[in-house]
Amino acid sequence: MISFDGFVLEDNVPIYLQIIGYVKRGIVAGSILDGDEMPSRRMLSAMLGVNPNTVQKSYAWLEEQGLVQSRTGAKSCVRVGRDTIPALRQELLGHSLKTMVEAMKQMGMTREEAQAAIASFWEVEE
Amino acid sequence: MISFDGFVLEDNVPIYLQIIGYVKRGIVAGSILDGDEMPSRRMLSAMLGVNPNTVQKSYAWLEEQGLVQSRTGAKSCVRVGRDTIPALRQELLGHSLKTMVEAMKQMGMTREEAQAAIASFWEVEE
Amino acid sequence: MISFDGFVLEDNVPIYLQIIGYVKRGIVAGSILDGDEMPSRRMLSAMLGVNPNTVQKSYAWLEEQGLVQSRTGAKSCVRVGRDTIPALRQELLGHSLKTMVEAMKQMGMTREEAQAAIASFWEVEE
Amino acid sequence: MISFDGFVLEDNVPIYLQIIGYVKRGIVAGSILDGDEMPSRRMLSAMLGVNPNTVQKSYAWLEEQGLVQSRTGAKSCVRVGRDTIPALRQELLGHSLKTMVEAMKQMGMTREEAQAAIASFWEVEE
DNA sequence: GTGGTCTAGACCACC
DNA sequence: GTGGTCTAGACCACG
Repeated sequence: MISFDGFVLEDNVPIYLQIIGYVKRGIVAGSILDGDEMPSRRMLSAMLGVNPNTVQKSYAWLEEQGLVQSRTGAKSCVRVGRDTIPALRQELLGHSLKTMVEAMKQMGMTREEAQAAIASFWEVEE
Repeated sequence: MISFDGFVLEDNVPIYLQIIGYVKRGIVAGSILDGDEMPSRRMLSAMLGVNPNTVQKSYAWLEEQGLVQSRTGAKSCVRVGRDTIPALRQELLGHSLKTMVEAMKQMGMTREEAQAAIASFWEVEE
Repeated sequence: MISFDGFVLEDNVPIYLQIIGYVKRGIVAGSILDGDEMPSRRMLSAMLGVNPNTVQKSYAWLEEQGLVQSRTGAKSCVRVGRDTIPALRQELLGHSLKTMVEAMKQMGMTREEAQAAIASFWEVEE
Repeated sequence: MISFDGFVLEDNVPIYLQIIGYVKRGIVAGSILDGDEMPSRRMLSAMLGVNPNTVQKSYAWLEEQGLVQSRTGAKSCVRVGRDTIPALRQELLGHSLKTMVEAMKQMGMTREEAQAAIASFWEVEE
């Protein structure tokens, strides 16, 4: 079952979108595979400390996008098609990386400084 | 007067926070200096295609933080104190870069891939 | 010329409406008569400490209602028709007194208490 | 739950201040007691025919003054401290009654006429 | 259902 | 023209 280890809530972004993003990134990374089981809505809401309705909203959205499949009485499971991963990678990187690069350039950073900043943050976490 | 060239609206983040971020990054970069004039609320709202009230909210917040000073009837202007820039740099990098690094690591990217991605996006813009 | 003695600015009511109300009440009281001259816009704005535009707005509204008449180059003067005073009295009392009575009743005051309160405030001013 | 019976919207005074005034007067009168439940924002906005956000502004202000307490998901309820009522009575009478007396005196009314006017309006409502 | 926030448009007072 | 406030409607998170 998918564990939400390392998931931290961020401000100023709707929680249900953060949950969706976490699943998408896991699929791209290959840590979430086709057929993997999602936690139950109430279990995930307990794990993350958010309201079950908020989790429900994420699941409904993921199902609408065809990324998870829910059957009554059974666990929801992830559906990863053949073209899913490239599409998601494109969507995730294209959007937020572009924004981040834009922001760093506006802050007057050079490419080298940006990469150094990435590197320094990378170390912190390891 | 401060031009908002290169400002593009992003989804799922409050517009007024995006405006605030743009100004902060400009101050850090040195492209926005102490005493510079902000565009009027109306003008900026027209430039960005958003409601004047949304811009007003940004300006009110910036004034509360002491980053701009408004006088009725006159243009609002930027106030940059001695310790402003380091504090802002810390705030801006610490928050969003950490989030981004976290996301890329969760996508299974290595540090080298992340830096390569940064580099590729950097070129696109130049 | 009409003096605005005793005029005090109140909060939470548009200033231009307060100026209009002052003139109306003076007409009802008979202290402002047909043909009386209004102060010039810039003089009144100086007397009250408000912006000339705000005074202008009052004058424009009063003229629209036929209560003052402006001619370019000459002082604006008050026009009081035959039915003006009863209509104004009705308008002024009917509206705000009703509101005040309603408020005092909602505060649990009896008629006698209300009249006593009126009396006490009356004395203060004399 | 607090009913807003007899509440009528007045022109030229901000709606949110009228709502605040209604609650304050009810507390002074004793018709609103410590612990009483406020209507929900949605319900009151429907009752008064105004926008939920306008009601929200009133409630936020009342909470800031410590007169109501809100918890998300639960009804907001009124908090009346020991010294609340005398302070409110002073505030409510001192402000609006003074304004009203001033206006009536400017209209040339005597104290007796004013009290008679109060009396006549009092009867109408009963 | 509850409270809270964000965006939108109109108005007011001022220069 | 400027800054500031009020009202309006939609959305989010929560019980």
